[in-house]
Amino acid sequence: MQARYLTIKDFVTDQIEQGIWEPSEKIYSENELAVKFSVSRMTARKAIDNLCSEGVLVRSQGLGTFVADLRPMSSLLEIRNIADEIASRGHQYSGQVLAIQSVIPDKTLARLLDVRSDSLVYHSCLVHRENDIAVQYEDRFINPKFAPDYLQQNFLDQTPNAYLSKVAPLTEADHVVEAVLPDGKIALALNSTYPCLKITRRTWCKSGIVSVAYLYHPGDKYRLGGHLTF
Amino acid sequence: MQARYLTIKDFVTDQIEQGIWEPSEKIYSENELAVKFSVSRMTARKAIDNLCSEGVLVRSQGLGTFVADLRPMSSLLEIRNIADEIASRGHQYSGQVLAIQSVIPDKTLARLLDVRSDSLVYHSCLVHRENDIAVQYEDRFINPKFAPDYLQQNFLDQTPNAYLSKVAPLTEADHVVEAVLPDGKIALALNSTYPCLKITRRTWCKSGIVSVAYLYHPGDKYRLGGHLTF
DNA sequence: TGTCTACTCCTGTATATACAAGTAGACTAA
DNA sequence: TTAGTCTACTTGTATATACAGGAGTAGACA
Repeated sequence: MQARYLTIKDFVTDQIEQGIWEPSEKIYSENELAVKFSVSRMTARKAIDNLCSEGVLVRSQGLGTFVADLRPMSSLLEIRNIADEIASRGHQYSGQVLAIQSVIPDKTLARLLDVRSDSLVYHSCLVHRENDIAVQYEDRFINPKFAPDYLQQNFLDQTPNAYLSKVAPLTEADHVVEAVLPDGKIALALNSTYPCLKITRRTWCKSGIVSVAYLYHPGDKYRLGGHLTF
Repeated sequence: MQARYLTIKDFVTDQIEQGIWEPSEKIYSENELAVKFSVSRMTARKAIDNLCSEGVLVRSQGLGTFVADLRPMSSLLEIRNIADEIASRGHQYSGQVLAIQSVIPDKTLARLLDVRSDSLVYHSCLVHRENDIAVQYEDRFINPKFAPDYLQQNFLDQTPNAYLSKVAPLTEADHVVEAVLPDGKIALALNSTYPCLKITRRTWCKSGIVSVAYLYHPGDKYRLGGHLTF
């Protein structure tokens, strides 16, 4: 038997996930919820308290309780699998592989990956979608030394990120965040010409640099966030 | 007058910050806290509830409440004074004050700053330049409670950031990073229509939210970077 | 027409109380 | 000695109640 406040919590999150209650929309008042579920106001309030501290709802004294204005947000402080991230928001993930091949790196890339500029590196190019809306264009280059079977992977079942963290657990990463206009190829894949957050991320395993990824997120559909305490 | 559960919350966080209660250590039970502060158990519990959802404490039914085992978070986005940052690159910093005034916040801003929507808040608007090239447009709103003399400052000598860290030392911050197209006013001030990194940053001092800043960096002249180890 | 007041609805805080349920230790009976 | 039980203490859930305080609105009043 589930706690009653959890039942109410489930109800509210369902309403939001099904789009019945939209961002910024006012939801039932504490008293209305209490009557609807035949519980005391304090129990209904507890459900709302929970969702507030999770950032799903926001409350305003005198006004009511509202669905938080969430756009997808991911943390700069952690490297997450985008499929998991989307799933954790209760949304549907889908991926599309645009290319997977060996390429000869240009000088800049060779330097970033710390390989000779006449060697081959693996390259994959994917689009990641959340509820069928493109939220990331991923251009990734791999040092074959650390993931020799990279080209044989099926990246619809497992994102490159997830695969790499298995075969070459990451020990270090750096990244640069910029705002750019997507070029033709990227704008087409993302179906948007809105400015993009471009994240250039290098990841290390114990023995060296594993991959360089260029991640493009449409600025109107994706945000990065973080919280710091001092 | 502060809410009683906040007093208890402060007490607990103080104990932890001063190292009197160490990670994994058991703290007072709800009933002990209630007696100690002459409140009901539910009020003491509320303070603990809060700290649990913030990840400061963990509870275990039948056992008690314990200080969470906090792992230090790598500070990717450290809050730096832009003037110092530019100086540290050996470049010349210059600032320009576009506006400094009291304004009535709209609802969104009032909510972000946690003030009433009919109260006045301070507003400053500056452009920061590196070698005479605009690299940041800063729109900042202040809760007057924490910096009553804000409007009297000369922000050419001392950036808002530097002033605030003196009068209301920051204890916490959050931020959201997006890519946007600068609107007319901002494009004019930055002398660029290139996509911008927009950072929305809220900063806390011990007693509440001090400021909300909207920082716009031209994407072709400014980048954010960071390095993480795992 | 504009302003102030009173009222209503909402969230915020606080209390006293009750019982459920997990944990550990002490105590008891085989 | 050991297995089981009992008890004390803890957190978890739930309720009824009370009053404080913010926000918006309708109506009285100048």
